This record gives sequence, C-alpha cells and structure tokens, in this order.
Amino acid sequence: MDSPSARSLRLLALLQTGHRWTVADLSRRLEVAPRTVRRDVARLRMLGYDIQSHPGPGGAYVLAPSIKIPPLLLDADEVCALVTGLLILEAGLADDSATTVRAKLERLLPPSLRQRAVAAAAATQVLTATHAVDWPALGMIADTIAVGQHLGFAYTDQHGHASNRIVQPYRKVLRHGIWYLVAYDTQREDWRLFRIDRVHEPEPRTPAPGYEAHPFPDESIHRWLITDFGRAAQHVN
DNA sequence: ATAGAGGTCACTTTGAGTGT
DNA sequence: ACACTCAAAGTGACCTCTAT
Repeated sequence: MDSPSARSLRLLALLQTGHRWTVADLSRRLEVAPRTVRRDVARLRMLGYDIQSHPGPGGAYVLAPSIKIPPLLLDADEVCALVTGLLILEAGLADDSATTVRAKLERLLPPSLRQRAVAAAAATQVLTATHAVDWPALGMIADTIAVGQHLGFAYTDQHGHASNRIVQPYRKVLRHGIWYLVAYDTQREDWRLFRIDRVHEPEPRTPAPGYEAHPFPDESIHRWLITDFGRAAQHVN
C-alpha cells in the first residue's frame, strides 16, 4: 500500500490528465476507499491545489483547467530544507543559477508552500566567499564519470604552469565554494586533485582498448575527503 | 436516484518513549 | 538490544446532508 504522500502524488498525477474523475474511479485506481480519496482531495486542497468538484449526478473531481501543476509534492519542512540548500549554494556561487532555480521552485509551489519558501529565504543569511562556476564543464565532468569515459583538458596549475591532461575522473567535490576534480592522471599514473576553475577546454575521451578503470585507493571517499582533503588541497595541481 | 461533502467511530499501523 | 506501552495518524465503514 502507498504511503499517504505517495498516494497523493498519484492522485495529483491522475487529476493532471485533465479527465473528470469520479470518486469511484479514483478509489479503484488508487486501491483505497472512496472516503480516503475524499480525504486526499481535501489534503491537496489544503496545500493550495484548485480541485473542483460537482455534487450530484454526473459529478466528478477535476483540476482547475487553468492550473498547470507539475507532479511535485513536498511538505512544509521539505520546502524549508530545499530552499535552505539552494541558499547555501547561492551564497557560494558567483552566478545566479541557483537563484533562478529557487525562483522556478517558488512559482511551481502551491500558495501555502510558496509562502513557506519565501519566508525561509527571507529569514536566512548565508555568509561565504563566492567563486565563478563553469556549469558546462561541471556537467561534462558528471557525464564522463557516469559513462566511464576519460576527460582530456588543458590545465594551469597554481604556479602558472600549463599542461595537457588525460584523466579518469572520479568525483567532483565542492569545498569552500571551490569545485575540485578528483581524478586518476593516466600519464602520471597517480591520483590528482584539480581545481575545476583552472581546467580549460575539457572534452570526453574514449579510454584505450583494454583499459581497466582504477578504483579509488580508499574504500571510503568520504573519509578521504574529510581527513586528507585539506592537506591535498594545499598541494593541488 | 445519484454523487460529493463531511462527521463519527472503530480498527490498524507506526513511531516515540520507557523499562528490563 | 529487546520487549512493551501508549499516543497519534491513517483508514474504512456507516451515516446524514446537499445539490442536481
């Protein structure tokens, strides 16, 4: 049996089809009693969704035709957590990408939750340094990690020395507003840490035939990042 | 007569708190 | 760690009222 939240999400998805749904139809589709369907409808209305009903013969539930709502169902605490997370990200970024995401989220939320999102944003101040983020590069790195490709790029180290690298990317890490790439350098045959803002012209590379990916030497990437990252970051490539 | 709205009650499930 | 208790929430059944 679905949890109440999961069932409400399914109910919302059914209503979004634009069809007129009787309680009997919905109770069959959701495999719950009609009374439970009505209670779920009431819950969605409390969240601000405009679900219209027509008493009497031929009556049915229908989502207000002017309302276009995505299948997004969050409670007030989850909205608060999500907004806070975006604010932390906003504070660490030099561009407005997280800000626009938060604006879109607010537009998608029903009124009562939108009020919570706005309140959470207005009441929160995050203090941190900001750094420019190369989103296309981050996206490309994520893709290459996901599909097991290598990454080729030009790199300028902290001393201004330029070099060309081909690496097996492992993780991108955000620390103090700076994005790093943890990767195995296939030419130097060792693990390296790269600042992504010093990476230029990254492009996916197909690994050589027979190449076997290097597993990260420590089974706990998280522990490594916590205990060794500070030292490693001081000697970043 | 049909169908949605909503109140009440009993039962079940779930999670927190407590004792051993 | 485990068992037990208890409160809260969810659910289904039954009912009455209202609108068509």
